[in-house]
Amino acid sequence: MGRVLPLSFFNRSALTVARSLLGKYLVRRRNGAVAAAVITEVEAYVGPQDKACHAHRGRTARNAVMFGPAGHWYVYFVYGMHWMLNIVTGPQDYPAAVLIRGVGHWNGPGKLTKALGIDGCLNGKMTHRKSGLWIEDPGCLVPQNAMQRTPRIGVAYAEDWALKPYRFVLRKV
DNA sequence: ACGATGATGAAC
DNA sequence: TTCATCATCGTA
Repeated sequence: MGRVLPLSFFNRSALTVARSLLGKYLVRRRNGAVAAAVITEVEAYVGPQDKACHAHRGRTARNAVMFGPAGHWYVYFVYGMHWMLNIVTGPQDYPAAVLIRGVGHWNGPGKLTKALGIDGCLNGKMTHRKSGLWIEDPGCLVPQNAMQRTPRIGVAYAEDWALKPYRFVLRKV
């Protein structure tokens, strides 16, 4: 297996972290079994000024984790049935995160959390082996031409922020 | 195109 | 305490 990404990896801008996460391995351990899948699709939610970011209207009980240190999981429930998996980025007190939308052959943020057994229990936990969910660097490079940027999905309400190209997709080269 | 399904946040 | 909304998905 690869190197476990340290917290410093996440203490950068959400856009930089998002880009850098493509091609890394999301690793899940539960009941002693370990599963790993390549991260293929992510979105950056860049801060309080971002109208699509949950922190845009300030701190609440739900988004509190985004205001904490980088490298912690922000997991929330939406549409009455799906868990969304995010990783907090940037400095303490600056609310930003990256949504992990696709890994391996599971495309869609709700499907991947269901497949890997991820729910609110992981909210606020750190990304390291002990939490049962972490990210590893396999060491191979992702060619630039395999990365695609598009607007984010499902944020049409965000006005001028809806069209910003903050979604990164890894496509087969 | 639409309904499932329930937490969230803002208004009252 | 209501009520519209929601970083989605399966079925049609």
